[in-house]
Amino acid sequence: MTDRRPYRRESEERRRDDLISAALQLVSEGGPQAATVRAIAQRAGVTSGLIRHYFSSKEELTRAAYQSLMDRMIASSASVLDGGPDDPIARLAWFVAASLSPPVVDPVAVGLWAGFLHGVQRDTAMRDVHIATYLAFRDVLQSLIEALPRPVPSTQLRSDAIACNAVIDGLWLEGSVLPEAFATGEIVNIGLASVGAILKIDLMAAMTATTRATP
Amino acid sequence: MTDRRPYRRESEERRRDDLISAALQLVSEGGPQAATVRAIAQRAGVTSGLIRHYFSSKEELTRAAYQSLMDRMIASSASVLDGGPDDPIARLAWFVAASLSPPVVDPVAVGLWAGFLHGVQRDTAMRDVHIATYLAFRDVLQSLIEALPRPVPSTQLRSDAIACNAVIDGLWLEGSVLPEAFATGEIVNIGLASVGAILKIDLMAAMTATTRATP
DNA sequence: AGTTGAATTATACAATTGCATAACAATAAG
DNA sequence: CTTATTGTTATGCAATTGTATAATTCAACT
Repeated sequence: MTDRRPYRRESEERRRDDLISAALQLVSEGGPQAATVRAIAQRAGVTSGLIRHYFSSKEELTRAAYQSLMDRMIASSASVLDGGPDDPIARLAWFVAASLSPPVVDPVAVGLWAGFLHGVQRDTAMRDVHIATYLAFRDVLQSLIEALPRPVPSTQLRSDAIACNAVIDGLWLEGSVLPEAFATGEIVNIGLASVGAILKIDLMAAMTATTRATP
Repeated sequence: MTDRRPYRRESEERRRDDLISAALQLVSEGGPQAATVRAIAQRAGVTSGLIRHYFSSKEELTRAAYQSLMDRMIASSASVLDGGPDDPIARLAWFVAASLSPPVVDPVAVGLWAGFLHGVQRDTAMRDVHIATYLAFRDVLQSLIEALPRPVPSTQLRSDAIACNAVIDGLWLEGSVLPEAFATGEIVNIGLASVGAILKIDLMAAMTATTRATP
């Protein structure tokens, strides 16, 4: 009878975060089907009943987990620029290189992203989060492009941003899913060359100059 | 007692195809978790026991379904070029445009692709299929690039193919997941412009000329 | 026609699922 | 030191899961 597991009371924020992190871990490891209520609870170090105390349903926990994941991705993408150079060209090169290197390029991340895609296509709330995240990324890129001293008139700012974003996305995807298919630094170099070609700017030179300056 | 459902015997090929198609339909509609043994059987018009008669496990059916999906995608991509123009530049433009238009760009297709990604990362057989498919796509692109009359030496054939493939993949992804975020033809135009910029060739001109020639 | 092989259905089963509810115990307030 | 609040565990339940096995009935072959 009296053999219940001892426990500590934690703040709502802490518990929600733990449950969300556990859910994300499980989705990344075993896909959406691995993130069962019981597995999430066990991973978070609680019993399954507690989930219903913080989330009205598993679906809501899933939504919260996706929201949290997207928040982290946006934050990590924005933080990349904090330590970066000031020169507009070098700054863009820096951003592209960081977006195509670990920890952004990561099998776990792409697994998570894929694991939530069906929810994104089906659930309105998740779809809104996805749209907002996509636009946030693209806006960062567009700002960087806008700041460039361009040899050509920047009448197609939107198109350029979409194009560069697509290159980065495609390379991110392929580099994350098939890391062994590319040599070290190959993805970054191709990204710099491609974005540079699209924008008609030499990003490679800017990048090597910057990395040489800040080792 | 004697109230069993009447049935017809079918060829092994037919039954396997039906089961695979049913599984793909369900994954596209509701994600991997929707493709249960019973749902697949019902969709294929048989009872669930039959699945084990044609596949040793659900995992094997999943593998077969993924294999089939990739085969179809490769075939549909290759068939695009059949009716295309002969001029190398126009031919590449044609291929890019087709790869960024329906039915290649399709929410269902990207949902399916994502639904299998975890299997690809975990199951060796599925991973091999994925690698082969990725390389097949890239090789088609590389052949098209190789045939171009290039203003610059094509010393970086591999890099160019990876880059162009990434642009197409990224645009395919974004256009499929967020169709409403782009104007009609916008994705195609950006794809043509980007691939053209990377390869330093005017694909837009080639495309408009071709479409004008073959309406 | 009758017989046989196997494709197909039907049923069963243990394990797992999300969710609901009740019992408890940790912690803050009195 | 009590008391009350509620965070947390424990237990239960109906539905669903993949798989195994037995029971049938279709269809080909003589």
